[in-house]
Amino acid sequence: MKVNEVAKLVGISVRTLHHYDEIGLLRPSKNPYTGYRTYSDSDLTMLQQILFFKELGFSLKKIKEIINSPEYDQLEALKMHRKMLVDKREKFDLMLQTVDQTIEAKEGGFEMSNQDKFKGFDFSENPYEDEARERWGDAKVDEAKENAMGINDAEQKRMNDIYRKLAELRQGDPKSDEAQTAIKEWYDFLNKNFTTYTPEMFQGLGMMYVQDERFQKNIDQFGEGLAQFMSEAMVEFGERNK
Amino acid sequence: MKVNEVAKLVGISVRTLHHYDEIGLLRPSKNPYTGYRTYSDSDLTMLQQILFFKELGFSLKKIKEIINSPEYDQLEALKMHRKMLVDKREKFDLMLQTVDQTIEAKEGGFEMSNQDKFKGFDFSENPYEDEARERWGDAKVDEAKENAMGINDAEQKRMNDIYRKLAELRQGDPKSDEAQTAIKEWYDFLNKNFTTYTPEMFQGLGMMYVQDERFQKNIDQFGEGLAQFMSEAMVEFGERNK
DNA sequence: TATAAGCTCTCACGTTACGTGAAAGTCAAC
DNA sequence: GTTGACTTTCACGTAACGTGAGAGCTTATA
Repeated sequence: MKVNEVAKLVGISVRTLHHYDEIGLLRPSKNPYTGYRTYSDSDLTMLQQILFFKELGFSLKKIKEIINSPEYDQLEALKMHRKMLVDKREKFDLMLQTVDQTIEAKEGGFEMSNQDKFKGFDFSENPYEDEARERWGDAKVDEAKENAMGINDAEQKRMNDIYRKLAELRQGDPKSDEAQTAIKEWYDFLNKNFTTYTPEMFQGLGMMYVQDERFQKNIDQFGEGLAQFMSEAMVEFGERNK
Repeated sequence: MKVNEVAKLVGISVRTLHHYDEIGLLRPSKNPYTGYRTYSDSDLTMLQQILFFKELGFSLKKIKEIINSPEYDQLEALKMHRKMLVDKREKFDLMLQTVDQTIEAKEGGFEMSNQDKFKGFDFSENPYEDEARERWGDAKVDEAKENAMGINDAEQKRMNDIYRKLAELRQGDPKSDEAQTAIKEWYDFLNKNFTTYTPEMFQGLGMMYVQDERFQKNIDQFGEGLAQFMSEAMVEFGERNK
């Protein structure tokens, strides 16, 4: 297939296909005399995969790393895509609820809390990248580990996003599966960026969150009562993972 | 609220808020002595609206135009957001079907057509921009109207997207509501970019699509039988709109 | 066989939406 | 008064293309 035919079939521009060729993401065969590109069926299958990852927020650089990984398996990737699309659809459902609540508030002439205004909004770092990395492993981590509390902005943002997610759950049960899943992200984050935390240490840290007022104050910025909630969730997490 | 507090509440960066201030999209009040920004509750409501539009693919420039329009109404915008979120969720559903079909094809060891591989993929120009423009009107059109067939790339892309959407429907009934809705986009496109088409002229054009082999060949690039399908849809559209 | 329209190529500048780091000022707790 | 955290502006960098130019290739037509 010629470049214009592919562009029309898929609904992307010729420039996009050229760009993907330039960066080595999708390399069609070329007529050596004229330089014209020809896309095979397997090129198109690969393009489908690329566009799935792109739709899920991966950068082209990441996509290239993933699909060039020796462990990369298309079937497994498709299954992961499926899961991620379901997740994204749920995220839209949550956004829909926020829109509905905002409409109700406006029509009813009352105010929403600022926190509720942004429920379901999620501009965090692509949450699927960690999962993709686990599957098609990255020998090196993208962000160099830094000294305690000297983490860079990207890590700071990741941290903030974990806090925000926990803040959204804090009205619920800290022992719920949802809360335990979210607090595990915090556990993983700490292990990745700082020292190795045992479940016991994690419990201890959790207790400090409510005992030390500075910790409590910092964390409660993300939502009143979040420190208490996290503390209980971390204690429970420790119990379950000893 | 301070800039860092807003950033954490919403899950965006301080740099993003600075950028929005710089471009005049979201202008919080400022302490005249220190230059510090303070975000009010209505600033946060506006930020919510901005992020809704952004989630739906609008550029910051467009968002600025929309929210600064004298006719802009937040309640109406929220209702439109709701509709668009539902549309996007349906698009995810279609993508899910494509993923499922791709998985099935791989596990069953058979091939999907190239066309089916990209069903549900939609990288068209933001389809909601026209709707937003209709509501909060743009005195000038972004793309200058050009002479027949001398349209620019953006219009060419819009045209291609309409064709692709119709191609996806061409196995069905050209008289179905879905088909009629899609062919109306084509009708609107022609009226916007070329001359004023009456429903009768539109029917005549449709007939030409199958009578003139060059037309048929061009259109069928997007899918075999598309010219015939469009022709029938256009005739029906004309009948309904005389 | 020449011509013309459409398509292809590469090149290179432009755009958008921030990220990132530096340098300097402000704030609030100790 | 000091210090750490936060704020400001500035400016260069990045990613992912869009866009137009100039030149070559392809295919249909006269």
